[in-house]
Amino acid sequence: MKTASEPSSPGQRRRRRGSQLVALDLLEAALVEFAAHGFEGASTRAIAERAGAHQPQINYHFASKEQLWHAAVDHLFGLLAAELGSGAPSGSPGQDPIDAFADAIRRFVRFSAARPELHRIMNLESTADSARLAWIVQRHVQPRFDALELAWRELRATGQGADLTALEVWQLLIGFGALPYANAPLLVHLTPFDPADADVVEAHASRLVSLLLPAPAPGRRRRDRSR
Amino acid sequence: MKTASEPSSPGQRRRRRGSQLVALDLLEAALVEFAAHGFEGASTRAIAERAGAHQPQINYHFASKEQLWHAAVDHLFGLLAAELGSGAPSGSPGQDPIDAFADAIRRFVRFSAARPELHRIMNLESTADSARLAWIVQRHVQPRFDALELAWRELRATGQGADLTALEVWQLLIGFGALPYANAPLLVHLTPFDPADADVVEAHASRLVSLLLPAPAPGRRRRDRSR
DNA sequence: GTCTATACCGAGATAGAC
DNA sequence: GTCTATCTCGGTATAGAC
Repeated sequence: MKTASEPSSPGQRRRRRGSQLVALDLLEAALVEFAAHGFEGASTRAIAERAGAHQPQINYHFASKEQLWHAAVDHLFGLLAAELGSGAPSGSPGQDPIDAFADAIRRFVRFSAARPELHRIMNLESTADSARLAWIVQRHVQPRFDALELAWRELRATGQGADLTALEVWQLLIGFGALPYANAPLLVHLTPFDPADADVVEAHASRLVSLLLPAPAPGRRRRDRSR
Repeated sequence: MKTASEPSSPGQRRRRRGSQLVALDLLEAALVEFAAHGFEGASTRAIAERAGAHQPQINYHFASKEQLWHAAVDHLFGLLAAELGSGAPSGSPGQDPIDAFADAIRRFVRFSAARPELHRIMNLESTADSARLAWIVQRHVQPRFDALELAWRELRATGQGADLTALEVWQLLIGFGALPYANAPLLVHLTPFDPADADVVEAHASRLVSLLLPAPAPGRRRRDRSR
């Protein structure tokens, strides 16, 4: 029924490139599709087409859809680590701890805006327990949470930071700092919100900073951080 | 290959009941499955089995998977309206506006904990624009957002409430108040958090109230609300 | 490594006996 | 209204030429 005369097909926008480049294009395409439609909802055909490749190339470069998902998630958390560093929000030596924390918050918000796929995938996978959720928590989320808990405890020990538990800080970072970008298609319907506007993102990040690190009452501040 | 001797099957736990009851059971089952796996990821077979029905009954009681989804979402937002009222957070006559708002926040958090499906579905559908997203926004989300915006503006006009925009309040309600329950399977991995514990929910709701409605500085308060 | 063709399976929907 | 059987389609994965 399908004739060879149809010139559209995946091959349309395909081009030769190195094998590693194809794999990378597939990873990026997979992130977008998995983030938009979930693991089951995303089709390997759509991923391949978005990458300008053919569907069987997925099984060549990766063994299966499942392994493609693992590789894509590793890639994405690698980008986050490149932005934040792999551990706690520790700034350059000599930097005020509050400033370092505020910087980390801003970098996190910027990353969430630039790569909404991360929190989309996390939300998608967190709706039900599964082997994929257990994998992603153990491999990527738990270490980050532990680092945040440690950093927050140290910050609070100096008497600074809002009166919140580390879990609450985590929830604010994700829920207030990242969720708006994960759910950008909804917000665009609701408001004139433009998640691609850098000024909007910076203002939003500042709001989150002021929620988590309110300016201490004059006299209680340990060190001037606004100079 | 499949013999009639296998006694498992969907028919196993099935029981006779009124036609409307079957439809309701299908709705509730659909909510759980759609919330856990998304629209594409959920299968009508799994929904039917969870409801103790057979898969073709879905097409009998509802015309299609898509219409089942619409009916299930309508049902869910109906439960929310039953909890919150259909409009702005307006309390009983004579009640202090701040108290009414705080009550509404607490009811919203409780509902989100009891029915995490609502925000799971919203997160799932908000990852990409679609006809389903447009439908749910126009029909259910926009009216709620407008009501919140109005109520918040009125509250702020009295000089009360945190220095936040209505959009930021919305984001805190969803991101901080509701997301932890939508993502409960993740949090259970991360922490001893128990979303089914009523005390945990109440404490969490109080935290959100204090974020949005901080106790005014003595002297600025318009009316005593803690008596 | 890349392509076409296809095997195989599970999905939603339908037919028709009861 | 409910059930079994089945149609059709789209999904992942694989075979094998190039």
